[in-house]
Amino acid sequence: MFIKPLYKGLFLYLLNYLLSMIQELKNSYGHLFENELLEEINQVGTFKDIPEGFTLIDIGEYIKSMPLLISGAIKILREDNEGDELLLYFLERGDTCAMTLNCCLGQTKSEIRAVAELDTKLVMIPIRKMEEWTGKYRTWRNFVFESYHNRIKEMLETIDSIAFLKMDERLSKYLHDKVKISNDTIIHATHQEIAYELHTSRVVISRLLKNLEKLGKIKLNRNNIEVFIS
Amino acid sequence: MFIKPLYKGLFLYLLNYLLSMIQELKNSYGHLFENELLEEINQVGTFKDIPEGFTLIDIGEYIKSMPLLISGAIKILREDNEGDELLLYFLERGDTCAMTLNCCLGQTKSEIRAVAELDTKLVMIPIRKMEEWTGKYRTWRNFVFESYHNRIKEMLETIDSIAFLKMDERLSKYLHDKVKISNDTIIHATHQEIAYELHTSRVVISRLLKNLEKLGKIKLNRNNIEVFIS
DNA sequence: TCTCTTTTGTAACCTTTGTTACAGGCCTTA
DNA sequence: TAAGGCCTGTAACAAAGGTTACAAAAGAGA
Repeated sequence: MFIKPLYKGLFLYLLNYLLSMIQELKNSYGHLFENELLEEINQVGTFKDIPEGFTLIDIGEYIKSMPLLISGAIKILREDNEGDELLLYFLERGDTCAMTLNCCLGQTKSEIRAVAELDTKLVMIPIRKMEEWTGKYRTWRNFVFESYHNRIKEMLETIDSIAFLKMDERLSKYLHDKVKISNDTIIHATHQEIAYELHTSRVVISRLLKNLEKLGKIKLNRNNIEVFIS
Repeated sequence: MFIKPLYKGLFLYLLNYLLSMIQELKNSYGHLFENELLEEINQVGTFKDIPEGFTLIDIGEYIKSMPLLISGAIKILREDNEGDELLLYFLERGDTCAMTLNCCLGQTKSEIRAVAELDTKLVMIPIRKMEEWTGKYRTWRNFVFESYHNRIKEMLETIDSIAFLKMDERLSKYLHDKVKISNDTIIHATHQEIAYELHTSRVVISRLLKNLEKLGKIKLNRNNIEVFIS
């Protein structure tokens, strides 16, 4: 007698929880996939909440599942021999990790590190499903190709930045990208952290940031930078 | 009476020509594709001989067919705002152009330039077949994924070079790659041409080459460089 | 052979980026 | 509120790479 309402409550809570999952899936991927595929993703996928700063994939790791981003952002980093980093690009809602696709198919180790840039929601798909869906769903195939396409475009942009831009231009672009991805004109990062991601030294970044401030483009504070949008 | 042997000769020549095509296909792609697919490629593909230096694809062009390399090598280049170039990587036998895949699917313009590094043989595949085969042949799908995989790996290597290496190291790597791709320890190129591909100036390249010569790693001549393999 | 063009060598100088060193400010925590 | 750790600012210097200028050597063509 007492217990029934409790069960009912739990049941409804659970139902609501599951419904919200499929709903979030539909919001992010509904325009790409048919309902059948969305249902399958909902069935076999594991929904995860990743806190900012968490390392999802590290260099040298084998990968057993593939993430589909629902919200938040993930940064993809490359490492040199000395262990210093370089930011390659960001992943956002509707993106997946092309490197993971690689690793899944090739059974090779990860060449990159993936770190949550913001608090992030995603679905992890077991790789065996990937194979299956590639044969079964045309929309999935297109999604995978489209992902490769986008990632290659981003890598080209990265190459452009490194090869063609000077450090002050790269820094401006970096700040701009950070604002866009976080949807916040205040960037919460130290000069040291920025230096790491651009693969240079803290002193260089401090110097260039001070220039940008003198030009009235940003305002420097401790642990954060206010960017005046243009 | 006179004419018969002529026809016979022509017929045999043509037969031999066609047989050699499928034979070349099998040599390069026989381990990847089933006979049925090889036959289809042979049917719908156009075999081409490309002379060294020929521009296959230029930036901004729309692409209507996809090349499968049989022999030779193609270099893939990126361009900056001033029209200066940067070498991204080489394609060899068994490779295809991932950028082309992109463009075909996305119907977007080419982001890169493709130039024959050596005299090159290839088969051009119409893009509509690509779509069809992706659904039909598992081996084709795997080949396409594998191609993306390889291209992304090469782009990561390119990024490593640009971001992590100094110009003298990049130059050494460049010379090494050239020797490997052409299978010839004598590189036929001027300092100016090398400077273009590394996106720097002729004076810098001359300076660094002279250093390498002093270190006994190469021998400089007019229009060519002899590399002492290590 | 003479001239013109292309290619290479080199010096001198400038800009950009990287390095080292140190001081001062802010925050946390005992 | 004192101590210690991070974060930022800045100077001074070093190294790498880019620019300009010019000369000499090699080949091409008349």
